[in-house]
Amino acid sequence: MLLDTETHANGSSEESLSRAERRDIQIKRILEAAKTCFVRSGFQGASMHQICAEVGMSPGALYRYFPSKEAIIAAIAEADRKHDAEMFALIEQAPSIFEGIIACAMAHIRHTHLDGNAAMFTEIRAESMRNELVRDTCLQCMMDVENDFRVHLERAIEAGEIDPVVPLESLLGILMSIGEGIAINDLPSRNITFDEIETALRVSLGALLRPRDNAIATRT
Amino acid sequence: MLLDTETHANGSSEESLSRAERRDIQIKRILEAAKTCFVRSGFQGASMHQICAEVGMSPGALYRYFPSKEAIIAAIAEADRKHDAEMFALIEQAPSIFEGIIACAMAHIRHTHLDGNAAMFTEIRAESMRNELVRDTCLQCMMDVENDFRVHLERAIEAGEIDPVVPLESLLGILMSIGEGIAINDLPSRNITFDEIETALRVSLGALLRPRDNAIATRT
DNA sequence: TCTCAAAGAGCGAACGTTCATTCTCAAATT
DNA sequence: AATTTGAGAATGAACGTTCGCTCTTTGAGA
Repeated sequence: MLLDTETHANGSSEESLSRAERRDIQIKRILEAAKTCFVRSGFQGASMHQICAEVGMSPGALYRYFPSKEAIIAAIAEADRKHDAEMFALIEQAPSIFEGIIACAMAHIRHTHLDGNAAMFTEIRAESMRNELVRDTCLQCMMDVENDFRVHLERAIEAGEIDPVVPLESLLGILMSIGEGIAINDLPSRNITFDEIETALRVSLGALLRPRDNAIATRT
Repeated sequence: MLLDTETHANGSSEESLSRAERRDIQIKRILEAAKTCFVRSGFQGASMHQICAEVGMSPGALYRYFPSKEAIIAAIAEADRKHDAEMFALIEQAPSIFEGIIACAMAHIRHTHLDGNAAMFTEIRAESMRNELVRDTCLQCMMDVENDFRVHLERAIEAGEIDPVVPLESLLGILMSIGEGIAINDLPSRNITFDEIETALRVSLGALLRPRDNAIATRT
């Protein structure tokens, strides 16, 4: 019986992958391992050797996939912020702008609560204060999200659906800040329930936005 | 003409300082220079040689004042958090708990807006996720502040001065998070005025706390 | 008031280590 | 045969820290 070269074999778990597919898998493995290391030691604190050890790969091999440590950092920062941006697209599907904002905020908070996401998030923010590449990535994503929000908020204001207590631009900044503050502090890890957070958000954002029909609180 | 040894001379600008005083001055200079470097490059990114260059001091000299780089980081983190804690003592002097909280939050936001304070703050937070010394310092200060707040809030709740929509512990976490979120995002640098921020805070925290007499907004 | 040993402050070269990255070469895949 | 993938030793730079040294300040005894 001749063993097929895996190119056109089948049945087993990891065969018949094209070069490009194998490459993608390796890249994903590297990014995942790097994230683990970065959460543990920070961008500057984690060494390439540690990342190599975590992937189970030699430096020579790793450098075939990423040209530098900074490239890995940039890739991670970009992936993380892209994920955030996609999450904020939730606002599209909501029945009202108020519900949309609450949904976005809660999704963000739930996601940041997972794994080392709060630490990674904090690290990215800190790095963005000095690393130009990371800063640009963050700024770009933030702008995308804010632009999205701006359009929706503007439309809702004109339609009389909400009547915010501060001008649009200030409102944008404040909404983002509140969401981010609760997210990075990872309140659920301090035994504050998602329900309580949602209640607080509904009440405070409700007061800020003043939606027409006052269906704000889920409970008193 | 004999030049006086500065010990008992006078008239010039920097004379007749005791050893201890000179030492304190040098320590302050080092901390200041280190802060500049840390804001520029992060805790891990800034090297001792860079700090030496910034102070205008050799490594040998610098190590007479601090036994290690981590000791400098710890000193900076502690000073920063202590300053925050002192600021939060503003709550004592306010006419009501609501006004006290608003005053604390605004003071915090104003302070974070100065110099590189937002960057430093972010860096300290990131470092506290992995450096035990920094974590303990942060936790200790946060606990001090929260304990202070807890006492006041509890008293105000029992007196019927406020009627928060969420339980005390959750309220504490949420208030802190909102303040911190606005602070580290440094909204004033994005042309959002202090007045607008204060209005937003009054409205949203007002809705959260529900103070008895509804004198919340400074303006509509 | 003067002298002098002790202590403190500062310098800058040098230490051993670790870093990100590169090089050379072998194995595997096409 | 040609190309891709991988290993792992090697590279030079940079790191935090220490060392041996000089110069200055200090304070007690003469």
